[in-house]
Amino acid sequence: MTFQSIDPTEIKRMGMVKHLSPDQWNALMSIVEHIDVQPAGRIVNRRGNRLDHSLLLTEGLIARSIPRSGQRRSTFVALEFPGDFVDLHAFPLKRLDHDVVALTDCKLLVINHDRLHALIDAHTELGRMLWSLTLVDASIHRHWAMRNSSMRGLARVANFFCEFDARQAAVTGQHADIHKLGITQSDIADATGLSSVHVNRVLRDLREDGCCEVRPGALHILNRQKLVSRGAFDPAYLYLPGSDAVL
Amino acid sequence: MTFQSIDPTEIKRMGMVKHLSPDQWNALMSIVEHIDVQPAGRIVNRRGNRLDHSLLLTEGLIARSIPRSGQRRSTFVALEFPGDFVDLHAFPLKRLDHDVVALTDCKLLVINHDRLHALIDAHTELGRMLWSLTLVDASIHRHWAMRNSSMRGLARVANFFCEFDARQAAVTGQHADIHKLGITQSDIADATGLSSVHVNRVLRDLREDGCCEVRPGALHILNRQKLVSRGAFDPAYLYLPGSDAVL
DNA sequence: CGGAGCGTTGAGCAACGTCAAAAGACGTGG
DNA sequence: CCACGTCTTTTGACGTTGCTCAACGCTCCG
Repeated sequence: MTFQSIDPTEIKRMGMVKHLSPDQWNALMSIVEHIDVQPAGRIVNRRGNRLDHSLLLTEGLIARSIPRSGQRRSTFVALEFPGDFVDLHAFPLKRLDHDVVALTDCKLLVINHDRLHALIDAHTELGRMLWSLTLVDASIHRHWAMRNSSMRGLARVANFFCEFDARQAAVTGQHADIHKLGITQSDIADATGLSSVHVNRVLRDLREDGCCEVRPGALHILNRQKLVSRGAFDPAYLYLPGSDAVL
Repeated sequence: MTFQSIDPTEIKRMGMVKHLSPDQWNALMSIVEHIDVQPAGRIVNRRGNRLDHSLLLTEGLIARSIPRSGQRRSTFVALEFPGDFVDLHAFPLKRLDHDVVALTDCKLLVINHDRLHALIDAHTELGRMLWSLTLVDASIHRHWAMRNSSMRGLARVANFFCEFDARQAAVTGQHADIHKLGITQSDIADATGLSSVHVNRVLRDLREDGCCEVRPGALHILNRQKLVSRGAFDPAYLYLPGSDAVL
């Protein structure tokens, strides 16, 4: 763990936490203790450990990961982007059932549970909003279950990229046709429940179809409309700030 | 909707709500307005609808269901047993992203959101416990995503039956080798992401393997240890009351 | 008696996994 | 700068899993 001094007023509200009002955000920042820096590949929290703090991601990409019994690989059940709480579930639950893994180098705000407890008692609406944020996670889990249960390889990967695109846009505030993609084809395989070999073939099909192109380190969206169509993507489940989501 | 008079002191704490203390339970029962009876097959709540109440299941079986785009079938992302809140997520979120479907005839306690809001303001610990209950749902969603992404047909169905068995045991308070199973093979297909034809073949394999037997209307567990082994089942993700779950 | 829904089975095919080999990318140490 | 090891990507070949279509029997219920 690396500790750094932090000026909370410098941290920007982005992504999912834009659901919080500026006042709620400032209140939350007031109890942040320090910034935690984690390198790519590090397991930030291991399943079953008792946690006395939660982490708010400000830079980088994180996966929630469940190890497959008897196999080397694991299955991803969600990706976390800047502006997401990566393990707020551990605040009420105390223990997590899954691992939290840094896919790229990450910066995280550390929020102590006792201080959060006191803060919520004083700001009941903030508490309800944090509850909502964890339920958006649940909605995303449902979507992942649906996607990996009922969509074929090509649609599955296309839908996954659409989610990536939409969430990234929510972080930066604008759509981009090129995303820095700090994940490997093997990561995509873990997220979609396909083998990495099959992911590679699906990526070729998507490229030849003119939807998108994955080069080492970046995802190029060639035709967003086509990609959305191939992946039958509807972003309602993301409850994105600024959409007609009602939180 | 059918309305019935209700004596809250008659309703037993069972299943997941056993996480609530008797005092919390009584407080919750004090704001129940009436009992809602729903027939098998009825869509109790449709996705996107704005809800001003949540439902606590006391009898029957309910599925959370996401329609597949462009297909007749849908995908189940969780089953709800007696003692579960079926749509408490709608309390903070206001709108659900999925349908809630009665698989069998059901009885449900109707809890108004405004009254719940007031109750939680007076009992902050109850609020936190309800938050926890929704996060157990999230944990179950994660498990379903993992199961349907990374397990093969036979293991998938076996694991599903293990969950059914464990949750049913949590409701009745004892393990049973025969479960009334008010669901069809097509329902099992929707829950596991397989085709109903393939489910039928997997059930034959499980029967010939001596694990379990599905007859119309009932699941017979022939060898629980074998079933758990075939499904690589570990119930930790259920955070069952009475286990070492820490809520 | 007839229809509707469910369970069962077979045949053929498409999707996907596994194994293996080789080439490219990248960092490290010499 | 090059040599080396490691990780990733790519491709082929082959086997398996699981889907689709189709037909038929069963049960329940009108």
